[in-house]
Amino acid sequence: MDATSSETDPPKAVPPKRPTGPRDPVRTRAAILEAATHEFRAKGLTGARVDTIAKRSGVNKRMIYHYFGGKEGLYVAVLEATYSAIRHAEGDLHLGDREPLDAICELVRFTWRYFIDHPEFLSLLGTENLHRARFLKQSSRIRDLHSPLVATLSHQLARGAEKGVIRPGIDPVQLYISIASLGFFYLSNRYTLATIFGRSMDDPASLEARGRHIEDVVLAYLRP
Amino acid sequence: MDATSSETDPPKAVPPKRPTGPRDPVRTRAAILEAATHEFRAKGLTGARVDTIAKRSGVNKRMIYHYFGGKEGLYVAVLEATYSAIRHAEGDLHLGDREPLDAICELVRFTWRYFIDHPEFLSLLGTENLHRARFLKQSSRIRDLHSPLVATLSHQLARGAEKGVIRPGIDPVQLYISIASLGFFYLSNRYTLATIFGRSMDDPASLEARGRHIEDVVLAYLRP
Amino acid sequence: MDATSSETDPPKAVPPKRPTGPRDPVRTRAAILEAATHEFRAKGLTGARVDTIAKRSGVNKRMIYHYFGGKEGLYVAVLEATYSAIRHAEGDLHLGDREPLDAICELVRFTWRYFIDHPEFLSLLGTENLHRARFLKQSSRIRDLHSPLVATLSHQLARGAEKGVIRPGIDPVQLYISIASLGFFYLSNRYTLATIFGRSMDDPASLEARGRHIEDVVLAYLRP
Amino acid sequence: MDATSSETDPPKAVPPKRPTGPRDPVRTRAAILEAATHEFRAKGLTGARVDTIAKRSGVNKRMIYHYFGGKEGLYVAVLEATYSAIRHAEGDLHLGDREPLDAICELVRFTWRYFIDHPEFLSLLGTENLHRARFLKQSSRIRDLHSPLVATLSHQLARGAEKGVIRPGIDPVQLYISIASLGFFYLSNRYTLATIFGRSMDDPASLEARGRHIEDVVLAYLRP
DNA sequence: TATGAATGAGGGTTCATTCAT
DNA sequence: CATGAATGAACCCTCATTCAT
Repeated sequence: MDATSSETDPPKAVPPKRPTGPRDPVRTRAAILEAATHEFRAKGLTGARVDTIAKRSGVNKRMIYHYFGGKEGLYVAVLEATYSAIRHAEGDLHLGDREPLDAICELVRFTWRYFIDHPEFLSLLGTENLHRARFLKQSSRIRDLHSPLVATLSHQLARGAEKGVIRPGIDPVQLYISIASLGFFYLSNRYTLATIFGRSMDDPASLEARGRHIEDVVLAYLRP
Repeated sequence: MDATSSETDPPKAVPPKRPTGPRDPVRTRAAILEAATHEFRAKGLTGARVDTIAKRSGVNKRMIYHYFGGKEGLYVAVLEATYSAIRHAEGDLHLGDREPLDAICELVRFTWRYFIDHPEFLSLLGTENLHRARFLKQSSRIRDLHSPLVATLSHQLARGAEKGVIRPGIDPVQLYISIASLGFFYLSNRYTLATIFGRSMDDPASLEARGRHIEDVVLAYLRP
Repeated sequence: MDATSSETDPPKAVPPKRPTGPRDPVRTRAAILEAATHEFRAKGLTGARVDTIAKRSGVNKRMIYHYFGGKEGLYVAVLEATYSAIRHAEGDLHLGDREPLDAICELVRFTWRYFIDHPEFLSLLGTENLHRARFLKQSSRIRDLHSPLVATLSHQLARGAEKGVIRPGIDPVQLYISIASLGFFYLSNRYTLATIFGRSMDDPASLEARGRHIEDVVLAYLRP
Repeated sequence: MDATSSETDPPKAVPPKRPTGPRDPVRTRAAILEAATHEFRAKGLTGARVDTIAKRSGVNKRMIYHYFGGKEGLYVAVLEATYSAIRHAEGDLHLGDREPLDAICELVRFTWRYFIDHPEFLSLLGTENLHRARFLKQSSRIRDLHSPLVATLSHQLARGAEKGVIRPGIDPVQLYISIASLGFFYLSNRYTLATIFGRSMDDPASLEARGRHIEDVVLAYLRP
């Protein structure tokens, strides 16, 4: 999935028959999840259609109720999988093992790159916030997923301050929110921004420029 | 309207009869627009119900079609009114008449305050971006609304650089997007953020802290 | 009005403002009647829209209720005017003053020509028969309008039989119905006929050929 | 179904529950089609109500969309079935195996009888022509359905001319249209005809008389 | 006489979900 | 486990008509 692909339905022409044989629970579940992610991302919770998800995943509509209980259950599952994915990818960076400034820089670059590569993450968060996180709150595992991130950031900020390379007193949560903000808003609002400013936000050069700008802003802020 | 009010429908118990006498086109139109803003903000385009808008505005459902042509026409009208409102409030700041650093600081504070006070702006932009600005593109007056902002920022950045109080080479559009980002993302995603970080984002102290943080970040970036 | 003009609405672009000054009851009534004839002809009773009639006639919708009481009253008025028109045109032929065979031939040619030139007559009769003449029965003047026609035909058939130029015993009503049939069915069903036979029924050559055929059939039948 | 039954809805009191068990797609489809034929015949396309069709057929309204896509799709299906029925009944006459004059006489009698027995055929054609065959044109199989009729007529006219029992040079399509005309117009317009001529067209004696008249007209025309 | 706002009933259609096989 | 028919509640929208000016 990439940031510039068209998301409208009719031209999509997804293969309606998946090559899995019958009675393969794991693949059925995965196929539904994949199709649902796409649909919820493109239309939101209310706009998404159970029929469309069934058709796209090539499974019978009844299976959605079998595996996920219903549209909302499926939506929650998509949400969990989406958050889980980014946090695991983040974990793979092993930010705790690097030098403080380097670690934060890496997090900035990773975050920006991840947002570009996973537009469903942006859309789903937007949708979930429209609903005031009503569904995310139902998920028990979500909060645990985020403590390592805060812990690592906190640790590196403290070490950086000690070493004199980072200004002291920075709140790790504020910092993370700002790192996310600078990329998230640009990408998730790129359609209205392009319209009001009359300038493409999607082409590689613009994305590259924005990436550099974000690094500049964060580094300026960290500077002691 | 404020950022913390409950938005669910049933408990809302809005006065079903508006106090306007009949045959008042101006008030009818305004009442529809107000109710629609609320409904689109709370539910998005797909989730919004025409019936609910009619009920809340106290007018006959048919009038929505009379004045706005339909649900989408009404949505476009809401979008235009919403953008128009922020740009006019911005214009009232007369940023061009101030000192460069002061002007930008004022813009930062204004933007943050405006986002807090107008949650419908955040939601509607999220909704519109879910639809890839399909409706905003239909509005002809939108782009003209934004050129003064860019012009003013550009002018003040140049003056600031000349005077040696602002680092040279800053792109005004990138800067504005960053200013908006730091507040927009925090507020529009406050529900998921509160959930994943297990910390309120909505109380006055948190809002105050975030406001100061944003100023810090922007000022650090502007510093030569 | 002619047999081949397109009748769909959107491209029609009728002048929405008629050049009459205000307060001209006669013209207002006539404008409504003209627009209604067009609309009922093109859409039938159920398909016709009061709004469309008002717009096309350039008068306020309320006037339709003022002058005709409502949609059905207007429809009855259109029906009466339509029948009245053909019978008056028929009367102008003065068929009673001609030789028997000549009179009947003239009636055949007139009927065919009138049907071609007045497609609204065909459509309105079709619509009225769908409703089992429910509205025509409300009109008191309709029946009197038709006795002269039957009387004249009867008279000429008798004279022709006496003179030996027309076979005796022909029922004038059966004959008239047949004369009307041969043209009416061809023209009112020309769209389905063209489709099932894969051959145009509307071009001048086809109309000419059908006219000759009808004359042949009637004359063969009259032959003693 | 016969020509004289009342078609208005309220007194009809159709059994609202059909005796078919659930889960019988074939019967469900057929029940919808039967109810739709009745409704479109009585009210035309615009006047027909999807709710009424659902109620009469005893199936859930949703099924109409499941099987036919919508009101128009259902109408097209009704149209196809109606045309298909008359052409198949016609085919069963095996007109090609008879003597020329006899074959044509049989066609005349069959057509008249079929029109009397299938008033829905008349009404649906009227409705379809009001819409200028817009829907019939969508049907691919319609034209093929009619070539055998023209071929047979053509063949018999040629043979009759050879044998000297039919006048040469008769166009088979014109002849067929005339045969249909003489019965179709009488029956489909019987309500207005009865009103303007003040004479019943529906009683058995009148139908019998009209049948004989039609034969007379056609035979007179065929006579060499 | 003329106008355009206002109305309530009902139009076709779509939806998430469940049932029978 | 899997299927497609079946359901009833809404949803957006349209209509003929009336009201207030």
